[in-house]
Amino acid sequence: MARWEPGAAGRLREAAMELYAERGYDSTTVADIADRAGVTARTFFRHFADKREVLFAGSEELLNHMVAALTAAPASATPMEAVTAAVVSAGDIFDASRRDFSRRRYAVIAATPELQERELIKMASMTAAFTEALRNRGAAPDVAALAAETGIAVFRVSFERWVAGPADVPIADVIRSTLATLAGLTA
Amino acid sequence: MARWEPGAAGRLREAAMELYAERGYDSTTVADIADRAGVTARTFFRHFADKREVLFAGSEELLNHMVAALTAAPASATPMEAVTAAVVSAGDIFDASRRDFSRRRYAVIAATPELQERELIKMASMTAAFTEALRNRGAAPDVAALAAETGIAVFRVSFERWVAGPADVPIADVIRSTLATLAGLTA
DNA sequence: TCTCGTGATGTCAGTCAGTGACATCACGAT
DNA sequence: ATCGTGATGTCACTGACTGACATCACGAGA
Repeated sequence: MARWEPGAAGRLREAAMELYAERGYDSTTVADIADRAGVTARTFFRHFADKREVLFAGSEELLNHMVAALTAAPASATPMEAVTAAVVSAGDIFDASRRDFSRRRYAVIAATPELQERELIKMASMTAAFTEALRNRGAAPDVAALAAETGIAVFRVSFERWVAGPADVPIADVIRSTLATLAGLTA
Repeated sequence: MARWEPGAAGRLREAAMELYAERGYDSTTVADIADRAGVTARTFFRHFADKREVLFAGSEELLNHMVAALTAAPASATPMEAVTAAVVSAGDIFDASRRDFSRRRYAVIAATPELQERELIKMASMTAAFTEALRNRGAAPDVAALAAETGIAVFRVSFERWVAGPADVPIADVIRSTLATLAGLTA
């Protein structure tokens, strides 16, 4: 028998989501989360930098995936087309099976200013990554920044619509719809 | 003789700025700040919600001022014109005499992720306030959100240019220049 | 099979942010 | 002269987070 069960990080993520949803972020201690996951609080901090980060562990994977899609766009694509490809590729990660988890996670964040702060800085780092990737493709600095900013805004709005809307609509469709609305606004 | 000198909040703000700049945010304790201001740590938390908020005490004043300018714009002004008036009015607050303080404050925030998070949520609340004010003027919801987002983006970029640029340029001029650049981009 | 290094964890002591309850005291009003 | 009030101090406490060190299952190699 193993001294400790494998997958501590995953269990901690699950436990944190459950407890944050059950009693709220403020009323949950790291010790509570660690107990439910069957480890000590010290182990929690070996896997996650702080009490907020446990809800954002997947964000780097999302960022890498989207930046890869942006980089993989054909050289002939305009900055906004490349950004569109990147944002639409989020659908590879946020598929139907993850929608319920995303809903619960979104509700917890929406209820907690501290978590909103962390969410905002993650979005900002995505914007920065998009900007850099676009500049590496040869886009003008100002254009790159503006396209990146717009792309992340579209992602954010689309994500909110996706978790609030019907269950059978893929997020990629929502994103394309949001982009169409944007095009109408600026026309 | 008074038991305590007046202006504790102001002294705490000053002390915090100095210490954050001298040794960095992480290496400064609330007790350090309170000591330099001649009060106890408990008093610090009576004036500011947490260790970050002491650097953002003026942000509500700025928000109120800009929203007032937005609301005061003539009814005939388009959403983007109203937002422009709001953002330009920031020049009433960030005049030449405050530029040096703004520079130091900006440098501290740029060096501290925790403070960047707080900055981002302040910007988000400004965006929300702009959006609401525009909708109250009768703007379509989507248009209001987009104009607000754009206005705050312009403010952010302009503020960075202002603190990095020559000392004798009013921020209102920088803002107008940024808006002109934006108009060129979308043309 | 024995030994040994390694990685993930536990244990413990400590610092510091933040809060609640209660005491203090200068000052202005009555 | 007294009293209420507001800003502060004091104290005890919870909880986030860290550093140092101990433990122990497991796999590689002798």
